[in-house]
Amino acid sequence: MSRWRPDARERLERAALELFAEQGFAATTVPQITERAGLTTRTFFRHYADKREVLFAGEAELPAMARRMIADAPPSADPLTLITGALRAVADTRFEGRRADLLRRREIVRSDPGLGERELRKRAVICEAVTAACRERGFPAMTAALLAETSATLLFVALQAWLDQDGDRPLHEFLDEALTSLRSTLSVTGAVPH
Amino acid sequence: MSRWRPDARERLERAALELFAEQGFAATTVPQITERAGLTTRTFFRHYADKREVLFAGEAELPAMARRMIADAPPSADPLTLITGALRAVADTRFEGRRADLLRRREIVRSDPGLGERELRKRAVICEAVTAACRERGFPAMTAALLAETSATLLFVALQAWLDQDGDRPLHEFLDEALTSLRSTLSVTGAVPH
DNA sequence: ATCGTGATGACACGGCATGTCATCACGGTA
DNA sequence: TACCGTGATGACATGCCGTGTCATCACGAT
Repeated sequence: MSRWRPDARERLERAALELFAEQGFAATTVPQITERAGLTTRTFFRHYADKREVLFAGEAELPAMARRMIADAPPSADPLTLITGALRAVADTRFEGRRADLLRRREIVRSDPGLGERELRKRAVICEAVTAACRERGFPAMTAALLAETSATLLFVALQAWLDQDGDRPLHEFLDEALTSLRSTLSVTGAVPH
Repeated sequence: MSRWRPDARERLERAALELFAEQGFAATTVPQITERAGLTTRTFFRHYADKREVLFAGEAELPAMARRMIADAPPSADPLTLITGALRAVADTRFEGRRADLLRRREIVRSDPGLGERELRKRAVICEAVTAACRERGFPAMTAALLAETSATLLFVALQAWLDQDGDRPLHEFLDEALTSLRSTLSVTGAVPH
């Protein structure tokens, strides 16, 4: 029998999510979490930089994943096909089929401003990775930044509509709809300034 | 002579900005700020919800301003002219001529992750206001959201380039450049999925 | 059997943020 | 002049947040 049960991190995460569900994120304190997990407060902060990070575990891999996805695309791909392909892949592999979980998570994140800010940083970090990857493909700096930010916008807007829907349409349909809408909005002729 | 000098809020802000510049945001404590301002710690938190808010004073008016700008546009304006006009107005009235100040502020915000997150929330709050205003103009929900997010993207990307430039080109030139770049990127024909 | 490594406990500490009540200036009113 | 309501501030207490530091113990390698 070992001095410590070997799953400290898992116990902390489980205890934290239980308490967040029972009494809300803000009302939950780290001492409460560690008491339920059978650990000390100090140990919590060895595994998570702060209370919010429990809900963002495993996020660190996302920038690298985004980079790889951009870098591995065929060299002939123009910017537009690049982002449509990447967004489609992300939608199918990371979101489709998890709607119920994502709805629950969105509810918790919305309940606390601090969590909302953390979620925004996640988006910003991924955007920076995509921007860097696009520049490595040879895109001009501004094009790369616009491409990354616009991809995030399309995914974000489509995701909200997908979560809010009554029916059961797949996420990629909302993505196509968003892209079509944005393209037509920006394609109005004769409206260029000057 | 009154018991309290009447400019508590201004003294707090001045003391805070001085200390942030002298020793950095993270290294500055609220007690230090209030001591320099000649007030108590408790009084600081009566004026600012937390230490970061000193750098975001006056932000509360931005959503209403954005709403007004959208609502006051001529009813005939299509989405594209709407955002180009609004962005041009924002660029000229709130940014042009303040490049040095904005560079200093960006430096402070970049020095601390917490400040970066707060800045992202500012952008999100304005986006929500613009989305709501666009919906009140009768735009479909998804179009409104895309329009707001894309406007923020254009302004954000142009702003960074404007701040980073060596020369002295006006911000609206970077805005035009960003819009042109985005439109051409999204206008590639034959790249529509399916 | 010994030692290094790594995770955890235990303790201390300062800053953060809030609740509560007393205090004082100011303006209005009689 | 006297009184009173209002609002800002001071003073005090409290609990959580997050980090530094050192001791302790299990485990694996040698």
